[in-house]
Amino acid sequence: MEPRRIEEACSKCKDRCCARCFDEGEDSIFNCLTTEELEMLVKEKRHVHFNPGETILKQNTSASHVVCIKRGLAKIIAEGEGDKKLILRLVATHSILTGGGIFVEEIRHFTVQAVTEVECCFIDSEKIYELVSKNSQFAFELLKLNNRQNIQILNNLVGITQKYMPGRVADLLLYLKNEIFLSNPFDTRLSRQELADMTGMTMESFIRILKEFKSSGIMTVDGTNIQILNEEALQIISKKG
Amino acid sequence: MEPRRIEEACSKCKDRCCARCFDEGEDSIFNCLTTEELEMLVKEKRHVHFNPGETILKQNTSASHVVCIKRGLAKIIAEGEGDKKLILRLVATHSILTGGGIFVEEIRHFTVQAVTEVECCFIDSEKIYELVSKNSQFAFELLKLNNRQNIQILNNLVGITQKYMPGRVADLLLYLKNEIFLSNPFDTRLSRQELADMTGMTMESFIRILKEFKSSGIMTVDGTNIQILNEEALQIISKKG
DNA sequence: TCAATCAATTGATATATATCAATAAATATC
DNA sequence: GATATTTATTGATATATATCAATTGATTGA
Repeated sequence: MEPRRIEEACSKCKDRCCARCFDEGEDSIFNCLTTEELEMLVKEKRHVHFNPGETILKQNTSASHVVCIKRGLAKIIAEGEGDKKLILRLVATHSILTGGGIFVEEIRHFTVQAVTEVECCFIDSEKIYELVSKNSQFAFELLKLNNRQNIQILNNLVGITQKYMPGRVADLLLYLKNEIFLSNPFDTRLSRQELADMTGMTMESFIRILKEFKSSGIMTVDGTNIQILNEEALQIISKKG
Repeated sequence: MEPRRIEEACSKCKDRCCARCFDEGEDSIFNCLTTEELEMLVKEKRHVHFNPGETILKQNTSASHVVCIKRGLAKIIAEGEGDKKLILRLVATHSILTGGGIFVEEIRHFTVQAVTEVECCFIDSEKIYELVSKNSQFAFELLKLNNRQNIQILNNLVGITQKYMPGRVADLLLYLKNEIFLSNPFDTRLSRQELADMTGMTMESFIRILKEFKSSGIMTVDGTNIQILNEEALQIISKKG
């Protein structure tokens, strides 16, 4: 079920902030849209605020909307049998979530949950379909986005199946630093359990690897705050598996 | 490196067999093309024959072509560090391989290798780009295809990370029967090593699970020939993990 | 401020799976 | 048809990782 608040009017956006927002992101897939197309896209969208921990999209519900993250950090979770879960990746400001199931089946194949406070916009999937048929460049951009996600999941799959725990933790740390937070002491805001869920291992096992890394002087940890001291070491550990 | 034979003229196709072939597959992404578009697509394509074991596409080469399998069976391999490999899925007659990296980076992210004799066609990626911009329905179909692959890899990832070996073998057997061979006693033509590589486990471990399944009367194995006797049991094993 | 709750850490142990080595079966080679 | 070579199978063992239980530390709430 979609969160109820989706139906609230988008009061905050009367100033067209979203149009600008969508326009801004350097590599946004919306860059190629004409002003009219952008207007059309943005017209009936809903602006929604989520608190940390709240579910933004739920796996197995219908993929009727596309979500754009305006501000904040969210995690993408694949829920398995039982309460097993795997965090696929994080999404930060200016990310677009097509839902992994839009265009096909119309069913979401993962859950998205807020890590920090999240401001985002819900756009009707129909609008996306419309843009695909009107603007071939947009279709192209969407294909690119799709492909990138594909490759990311693929790399994840290969990593998790072929590497030992230290290699997987190294990959995670490099990912967090270089692809999500883009700074060196960075605050993940993620619990150990959540970090473990990104590597497909137990919290206890994850903590043990972290401990090893700390005592080898590769990194520093203070709560959810992480600083990487020796990135080359992590690269090597990642390679070796 | 692309196989040399790519450059051979497409002598076998003077009768437009491929146009028909592309047209035939019930859910082919080429169904939506006009006759002219199909002609354009097919005009300079290369028809290539591969023997079992030959490499059709190689990971990390440039994704300059899209491949359509006309006849035969091939395996898609993600190559990791060392000589570790993971077989992602099989592709049979009428499959289209966009390469996981077309539209982005232009680098192939997996290797494709012939299992049986394979007849296929190489089409210049440029033609695909051209069609995307000309025919929005085609773009749509491509997005669908992409999404389906995405979901498949995702399910794979979740299965391999969250299930024990019996569950993974059960999944593999169900996949082979219901999605690839579509018949019950079926001949995989795959070695034990290859089957194991589809589940991310060792050949020895795979054989042991197979033995269990045989002695529980769930299935019958003779060489590469498999017959499933109790599909419900496999479903249950798959669910339980 | 003190319990009370929850997250993080550590230790001891169990177990799923990999590894190594040996044999058997199948396939290829001459 | 007999030998060589690969592939499949089985067994014994090692090890990576999970599980369970206990402890510590941090946060919350009255």
